[in-house]
Amino acid sequence: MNVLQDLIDRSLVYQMTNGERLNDLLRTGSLSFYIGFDATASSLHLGHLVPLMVASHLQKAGHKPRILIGGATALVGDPSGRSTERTMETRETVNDWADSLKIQMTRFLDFDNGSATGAVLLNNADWLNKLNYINFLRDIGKHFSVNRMLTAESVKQRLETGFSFLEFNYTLLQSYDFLHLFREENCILQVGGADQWGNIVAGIDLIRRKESAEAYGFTCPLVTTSTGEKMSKSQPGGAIWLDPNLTSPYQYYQFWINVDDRDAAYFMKLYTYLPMNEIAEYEKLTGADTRRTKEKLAFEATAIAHGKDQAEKAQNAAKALFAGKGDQQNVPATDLHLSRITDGISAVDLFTETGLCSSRGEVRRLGKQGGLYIQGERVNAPEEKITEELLKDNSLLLRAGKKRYHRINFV
RNA sequence: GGCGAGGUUCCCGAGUGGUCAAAGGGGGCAGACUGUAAAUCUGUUGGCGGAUGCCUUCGGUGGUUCAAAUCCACCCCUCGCCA
Repeated sequence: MNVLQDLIDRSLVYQMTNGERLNDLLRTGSLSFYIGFDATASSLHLGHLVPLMVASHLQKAGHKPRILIGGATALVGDPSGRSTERTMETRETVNDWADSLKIQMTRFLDFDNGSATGAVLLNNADWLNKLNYINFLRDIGKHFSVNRMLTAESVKQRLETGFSFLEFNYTLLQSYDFLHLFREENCILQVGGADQWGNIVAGIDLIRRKESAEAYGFTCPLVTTSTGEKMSKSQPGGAIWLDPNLTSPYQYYQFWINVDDRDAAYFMKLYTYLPMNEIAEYEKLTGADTRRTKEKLAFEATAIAHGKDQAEKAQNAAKALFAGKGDQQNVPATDLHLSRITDGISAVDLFTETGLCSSRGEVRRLGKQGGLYIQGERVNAPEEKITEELLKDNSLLLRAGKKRYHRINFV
C-alpha cells in the first residue's frame, strides 16, 4: 500500500516537496512528522478536519504524528484579524484549550505512548518562549532573505492590506519549530494547510542550511464547498464544532446530510476512511440517489468525530423526523415541568426556551412567514397558549422552518 | 514623527443635524418548488412590547444642541505617501 498515493487520490494533497523521495521514505520506513494547530479556541472545527484526517492516515500507515499546538503564537495573538483588538490569551487559557483539543483529537489519532507510532502533543511555547532575541537573530534570522520572503505568495497578499513585523516573523518562528523538531525528535516531514506552504518550505530551507539535511513537506488543499464557502467557520447557522457541547452529534450529522450534491462523494474522500473503490460506487449515484451517498457520508463522519453510537442515534433521529420511521427517542429534546403547560405556555415561549429561535421577535417573524410547527401543524398565532390536548405521550415536537426540530418532554 | 484617507448594523458599502434601527448588495432565515440537494421566484433580516412606545447599535470618551451615525475636543486603531 502506498499512503502518499492514497492521500493524493483522496484529494488530500495540494503541494509537496520532492514527492518521489518522500514517497520512498513513506513506503519503506516509519517516519516522524508534524502538523501545527493554533490554539485559538477551546474546540476544533470543520476547518481543522482535513489536516487531522491526513495525520490519521499517515499514522495508520505506520508513521508517528506530532501535533504541535501553537501555544507561543497564540500567546502573541494572531494579527490577521480585522479592526477588532486582538485578545491576548493567558497562558492558562491556552493550556486549557490545548488540553481540550487533544481530547477531541483522540477520536482521530491514537495517543498511546506505549506505541511506537503513538501521537505526541507538543507546545511550541516550551522552546519559543526561551529564545533570546539577539541570539535568535544571529542564529536564525541571518538565514532568511527578506527579498525572498517578499516574493512569497502569502506575503504578497498581506502586502496589499498591510501587516506588522510580528506577523512577518511567523515564518521564522515556524521554521524554527521545524528545525527544533528535526533536531530533537527526528521529525523530517511537516504537513499543513495550503496557506502554510511558504512557512513549510522556509523551514525545509532552514534545516538544509543549519543541518545540511533534507526535510520534506506537503500541504492539504483549502477545502471549499461547491458554492465557494470555506469549510471553516462560516457555515449556515454558524461554525460546526467538534465539541459536542457546541455542535451536537445530531447537528453534526445534519450538516453532512445537507451538503451540496456536488460535494457528497468528494467529502467522502476527504472526511471518511471508506476505501476508494467503495467511494467510486457512490460516485455513480445521481439525482435523488445522491442522498444515499450523503447518508453514508453523514454516518461515517459522525462516527469518526463522535463515535459510532452517537452516529446511530443521530441517524435514527433523522429517520424518525424526515422519513417517518422509528421513534423520536433520539431527537434533540428538552425537559419541562408539566405545570408549565397546565399553567399555560405560548409557542413564543416554547420556541425561545428550546433555542430553536433566539428571540421572541424571531418567533413572531417565523410565525408570520408560516415557519412554525407544533406536532406537524402550522402555528398561526404563536402568542396563544398551547393546550394539553396537543400532547402526545407527554411530549411535543416543535419545528422551525423546514428542518430544525426539537422535542419537549413534559415531566 | 509629518501629511492625507478612513473606522457604520453578520460582511461589503451608502448616509454629513431631525423624515435613521440606518439605502443597496452579499450572506442568513422563511415560504413556494424539490430529494433534509441545487437553481429560481417571493418575503424577511437589532431587542422588548398590545402598541404611531421604550431600550441597544454607527471605533472610544467627553461636549454643543430641544435633537447627533452626522457638529466640536481629546484619544485608540487601520491604510497610503513622506521621514
